[in-house]
Amino acid sequence: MRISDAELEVMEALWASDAPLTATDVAERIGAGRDWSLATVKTMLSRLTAKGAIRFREEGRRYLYSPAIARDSYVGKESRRFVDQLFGGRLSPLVARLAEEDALDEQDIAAIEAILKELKS
Amino acid sequence: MRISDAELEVMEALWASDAPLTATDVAERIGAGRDWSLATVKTMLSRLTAKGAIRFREEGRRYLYSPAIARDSYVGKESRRFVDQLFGGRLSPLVARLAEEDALDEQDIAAIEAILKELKS
DNA sequence: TCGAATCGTCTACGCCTGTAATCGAAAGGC
DNA sequence: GCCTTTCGATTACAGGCGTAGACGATTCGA
Repeated sequence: MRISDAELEVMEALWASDAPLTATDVAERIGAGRDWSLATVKTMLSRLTAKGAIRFREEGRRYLYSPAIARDSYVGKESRRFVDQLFGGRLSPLVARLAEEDALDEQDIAAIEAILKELKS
Repeated sequence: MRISDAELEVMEALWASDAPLTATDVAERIGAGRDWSLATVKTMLSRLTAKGAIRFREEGRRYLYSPAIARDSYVGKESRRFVDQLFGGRLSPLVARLAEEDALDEQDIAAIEAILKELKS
C-alpha cells in the first residue's frame, strides 16, 4: 500500500524513536512543522494501522504504536518506484538532472563517489 | 500543481512527440500499457489543461495539445521534492539505498561517475 | 464522588484521482 | 438532406487524502 505525505510524517516520528509512542507522543514530536490537531494525528494512526504500516500494543487504555515496516525497506521501494517512473529505472539521469540544477554540494558528491568506489571493489 | 500518475502518462506521450497531438493521437500512443477508454484520455487532457501543464490550439473542431511545461523542469522539481522528503535533500543516501538493493548496474555506475567527474572540472 | 480530561472510534466533508458515460454540436458520408 | 461518427464539455461515482469534530467510555484529580 502507498503511504500518503501526511501519513509519512507520522511514520517518520515513529521511525525516529525506537520506543513505541502513544498518539499524544506522536503529536508532540510532529508538533512544530505541521499544525495538526490531536484528532488528525489519531486519524493518521488509524489509517496507517489499517494499511498495516504500523501496529500497536494496548497499554491500559492507550495504544503504544510502533512501525510495522522498516524505513529502509519503505524508502527503497519508493526510490525504485520513483526512478522507474521518471528515469526508466536508471539512476544516472536523476544524478544528471540534479547536477544541472546545482542541487549537489561537494560533500554530497564525495559521499556518492565513496559509495560507488566501494561498490566496485 | 502536482501531476498525478495517470496524468503523467499523458504528459509523457506529449513530451515524446514534438508535434502537438489530438486526443485520439494521445490515446493511440498510450494504448498499450494502460487500457484506457478515449473518454478517460480526454478527462486527463482537460484536467491537465486546467492545471496549466498543457495547452491547446484549436484546429477546426479538434484541439491540438502540447506541453506547457518542459519535462526537464518538471522532473527536476519532482526529484528535488523526492530527495527532500525522504533523504533530507541529499542524494547520497538515495544512491546508498539503491546500491544496497543492487539496483545499479555497471553501466549506470559508470555514467554517474562520468557526471561527477565532469562536475568537478 | 463527581466533574474534567483523555482515549480510541466513528462520522464528516471537500478536494483529488481513476475511470468512464452522456450530451449537444458539428462534420462527413451517401 | 439525414444518419452516423466524432469532438469537447459536463456529469458521475467510488475510493483516497487532509483535516477535524462528536461521541461513548474510562480514568484522574479534588
